[in-house]
Amino acid sequence: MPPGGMLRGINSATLDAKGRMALPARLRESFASVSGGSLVVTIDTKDRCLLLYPLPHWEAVQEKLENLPNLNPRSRTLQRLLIGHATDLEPDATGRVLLPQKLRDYAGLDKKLVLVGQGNKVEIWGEAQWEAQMGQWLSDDSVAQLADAEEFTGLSV
Amino acid sequence: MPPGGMLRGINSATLDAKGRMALPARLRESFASVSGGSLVVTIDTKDRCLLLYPLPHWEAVQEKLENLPNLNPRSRTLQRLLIGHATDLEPDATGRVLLPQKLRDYAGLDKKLVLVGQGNKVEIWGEAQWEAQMGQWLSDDSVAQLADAEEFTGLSV
DNA sequence: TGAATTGTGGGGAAAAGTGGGGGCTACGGC
DNA sequence: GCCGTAGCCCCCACTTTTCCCCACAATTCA
Repeated sequence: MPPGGMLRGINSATLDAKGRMALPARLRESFASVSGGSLVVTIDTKDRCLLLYPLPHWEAVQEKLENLPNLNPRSRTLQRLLIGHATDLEPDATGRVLLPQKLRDYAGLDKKLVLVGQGNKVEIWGEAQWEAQMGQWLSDDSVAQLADAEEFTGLSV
Repeated sequence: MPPGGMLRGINSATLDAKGRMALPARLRESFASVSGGSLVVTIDTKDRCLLLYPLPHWEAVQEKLENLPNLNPRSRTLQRLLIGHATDLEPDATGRVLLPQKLRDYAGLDKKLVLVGQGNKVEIWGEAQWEAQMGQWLSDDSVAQLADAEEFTGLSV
């Protein structure tokens, strides 16, 4: 229950045979404090994972997307992918949500999932994909590049 | 049932032997909340897919089209294509609409369809065409360009 | 260790989707 | 003008899926 509905931390979860995911109780509390439980899930266009937003946060994102220049074909693609896949979810009485088949397929999800808090949203990864990414991010080369990156000058952790 | 009649999300549907499409229940609810169920279908001029509007949203689009400069031949072409193909639809008692043969041919629709919510309208794609497009949009080049575009506009999802 | 909360599985009622028959209408031919 | 034909549309009945809820298992916390 971080204040301001700020989502962080990493959680495990599982998909059952029907494609339902039980939200870890901590996350459920965070969501409840923002949106009363209404959620929106969509795809991430850069990585093969899903993005889970509390409804108000999603609406802010969608508004930004709709204000992109409509002439630009890349904007349209982005709108198609993000808005086109955005699905409203309501947790059931036990706090589970049904992830749509098409989205599960996109992210290659099977039984074991990893949920990663990212500020206004939670990323949903298949465990295998997550570990593969972690391995890559932590490889020496990538870390060195991060340290050098200009964007982070002045950034101190 | 996204608020404000905002259409989003991806759905599967099928065409039966008579060319009828059963609207997924969720979409039907969204439509009902905007237009009482009256719909207009027309073609998309950029992609081989159809566009399905709740009547009030279509009327707004048509008004914009009619206000284009009539001297400009490109405007007239656009008007002919969009307004010319626009067909009013009323779902039957079980929530099905008959898609006109010409429009089905234009979009190359056969049995399996994909419906993609896009704000004020829903795009209707043949499953094969949709998957081909998805593959292209998600190919390495396109994704890299998207990433650039996002940075350029300061968009953060 | 026990009690409460969280997570998992599954059955069943209700809703949604699908196929198809039959009647009405519109149109064309005789 | 009358009849035949074809297409559309309305409705009924069957099948499939969805989702809601209950009961048990596992985990956590005191």
